[in-house]
Amino acid sequence: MSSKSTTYDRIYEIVRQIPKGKVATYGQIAELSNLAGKARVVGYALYRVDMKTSDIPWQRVVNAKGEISLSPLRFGTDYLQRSLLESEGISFNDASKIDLRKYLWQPKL
DNA sequence: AAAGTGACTGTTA
DNA sequence: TTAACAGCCACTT
Repeated sequence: MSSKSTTYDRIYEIVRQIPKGKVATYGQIAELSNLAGKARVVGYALYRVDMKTSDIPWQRVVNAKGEISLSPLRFGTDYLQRSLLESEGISFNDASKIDLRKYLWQPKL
């Protein structure tokens, strides 16, 4: 089954590059995927990922505020994402936010 | 083919 | 400081 490289594939490639113990924002992923300003597309791409079986570290992508963003439909999985991140060494503050100054992924050029 | 949907973000008040 | 609004595009139906 041949499949062309789609926008989503490119997004997934980037997400796979996020190292353990770091997080990236949707906007950041968008930029690295040549989709600057289209963070929503990134969110949609990750929404399509099967959290149970995919090898994509989807849990390392958070919103610009350093918080976990999930659809109301996925309500409850936020706990899973947080759990996964904490097991990677990332901590949350009292407001359930991540300190991006400390954990934000800074890809090298 | 057109309209709807969506894990977002930056600006404005 | 937080809250609300509009803009952005790819994918699905």
